[in-house]
Amino acid sequence: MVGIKDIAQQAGVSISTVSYALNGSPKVTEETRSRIQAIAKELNYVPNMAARSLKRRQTNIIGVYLADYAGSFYGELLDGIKKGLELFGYEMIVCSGKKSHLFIPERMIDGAIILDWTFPAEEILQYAQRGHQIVVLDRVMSHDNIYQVLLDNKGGAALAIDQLIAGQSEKVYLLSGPETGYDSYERLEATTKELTRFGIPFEVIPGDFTEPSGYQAAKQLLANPTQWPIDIFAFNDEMAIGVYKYVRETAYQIGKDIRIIGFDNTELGAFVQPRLATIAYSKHRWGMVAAEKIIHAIQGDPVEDEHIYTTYVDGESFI
Amino acid sequence: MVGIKDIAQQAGVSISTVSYALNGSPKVTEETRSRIQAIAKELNYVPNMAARSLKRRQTNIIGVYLADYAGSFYGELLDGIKKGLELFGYEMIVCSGKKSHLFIPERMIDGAIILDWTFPAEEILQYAQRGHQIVVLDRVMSHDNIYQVLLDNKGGAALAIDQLIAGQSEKVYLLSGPETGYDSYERLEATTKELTRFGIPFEVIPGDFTEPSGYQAAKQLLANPTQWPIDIFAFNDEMAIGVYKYVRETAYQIGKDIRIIGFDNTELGAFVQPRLATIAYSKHRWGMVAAEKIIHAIQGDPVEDEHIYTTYVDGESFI
DNA sequence: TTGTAGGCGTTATCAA
DNA sequence: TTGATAACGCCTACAA
Repeated sequence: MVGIKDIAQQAGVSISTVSYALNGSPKVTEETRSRIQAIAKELNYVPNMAARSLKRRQTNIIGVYLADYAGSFYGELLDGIKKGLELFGYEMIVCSGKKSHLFIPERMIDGAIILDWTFPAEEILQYAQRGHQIVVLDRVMSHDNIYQVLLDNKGGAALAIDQLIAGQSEKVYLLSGPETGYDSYERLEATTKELTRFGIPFEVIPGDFTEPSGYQAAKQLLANPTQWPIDIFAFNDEMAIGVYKYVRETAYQIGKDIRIIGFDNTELGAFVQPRLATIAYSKHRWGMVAAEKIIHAIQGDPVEDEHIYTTYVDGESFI
Repeated sequence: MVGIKDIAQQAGVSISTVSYALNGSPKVTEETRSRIQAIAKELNYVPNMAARSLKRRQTNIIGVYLADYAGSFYGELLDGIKKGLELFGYEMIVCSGKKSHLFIPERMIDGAIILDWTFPAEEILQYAQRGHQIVVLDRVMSHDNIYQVLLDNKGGAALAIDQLIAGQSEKVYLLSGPETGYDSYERLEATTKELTRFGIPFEVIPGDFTEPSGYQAAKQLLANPTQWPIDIFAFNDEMAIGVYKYVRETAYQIGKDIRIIGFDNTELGAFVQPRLATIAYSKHRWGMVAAEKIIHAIQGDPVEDEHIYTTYVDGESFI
């Protein structure tokens, strides 16, 4: 392995001069710098990351934690984060699973962005307590080293309710997500509040954000229907797709017998027929903002929590 | 930051004793070991990764390189890799983008698994030349430090052709992928060979593995159709979905006027109606095998290239 | 069984 | 402008 020592030897200078030259310090002649850089290139020198970060006490890498790697959902988000980090000269690595959490205290990464309901809050808190900077995208936590970039779930829920009202809905079935989840909780709260305000009856059907739970919910709803159309607000697109799947097995029609609005604006929702009406937001922007926050946090700049706003996307699944 | 030094002080022993105790060396009493471990836990000690890997000259991390993070395609594959690596006590990080390539020569990772047509072959070769171990999933390369785990594209193509023959196809339109890609190339080669052998006429329509290119191809094909049904073998599901999209805008029907077989067995293909007939393979197994290969390569064990076999998945899009 | 000390490859502080 | 040298935190002969 070729190190600065080898370059120094080759160039007939000391290792410190090499280090200065390679790191753009103004303490060396322009001439020796270029000479040294030439030699470095010739020898295919690449600095050893372990040695460098041991000394510098930082890696310039941000870790993004996800519950799993599935779903087209993450694509845009990760893209946004990566783009955002690039602006600050940081690299991104994507991790999943309990063991990779150690990257944080091990100082393998300079900061973490978390969108992983699997990641225990206490553990996050513990790392924050040790002085590590963390941005969470899926929960609210109060700590000096933790910041949040959250979806405006309440706004999104209100948009959906607006549509239901405009559609003269007489009763709304709420296909909810996991009880413990922040997003699901907020959507449920805002929805019930809004529906109550407008005096529209509703019923909550517990789901868990997965397609099968949507399927089951539809099965249950269509077992003994009372009135038509059946209006559903699914708290995410995936469950809405589950509803589609079940309805397909019957003679009923989405958009006519069953009207449904989703949340997330996933690719699949845009593809199915009739197109799924849903609540959208920019996943790309979400990632960019998260990246910006974590870097500012690391650099000690003032950071404020931020929200990602939502819009309504029309679809023939409703009206 | 708490290091072994602090533990040593607290325990009243030397740092080497601490190191031995923590690393399970048989050179310390069982009693001192447990005492030291207790203190380490109490102080929330976590080893500094940079220091450790500087000394050990390895990180126990494998990097997986992807062209992008999009698509449900990667989910299962990454899951397989992660599971596979876990068996050997290795961690996985997922990377994308030119700058992250540096992780390899920087020795930030012990090995790389590459499924990224964006990653230049010469660069891979260069890293292999420096002694880094690499497993490629999307090309053939000949080097002592490079191994490949590839899809059995030829087998898959043959399976599709079998179906076309059984379906009495009189002419087959081949919706091909990017010319430079290994997978696309092999599928094309095997397909043309097989079709020629059976004397079935065919025509190649150049695509690029993206949905829009499938859409365009369908548009072109349906502009002045000559005979029915039109039989298509799309070299991946994504393009097949593009065909679906266009056909939807017409009065024609998939499975009747247009018969089509895809490749990859993606989630979307399983969802569309009529279900897309396609060539499947275990992405999970692909990942597991890749993980196994890279670890064996690192450990200096003998490694043989391997293939991932394919099966035919029935769908109403064909017959 | 435990302690001492040198080294992993870089960076950064002082002298020269 | 350059060079010697001490860290950074951990591991590991070798010595005690």
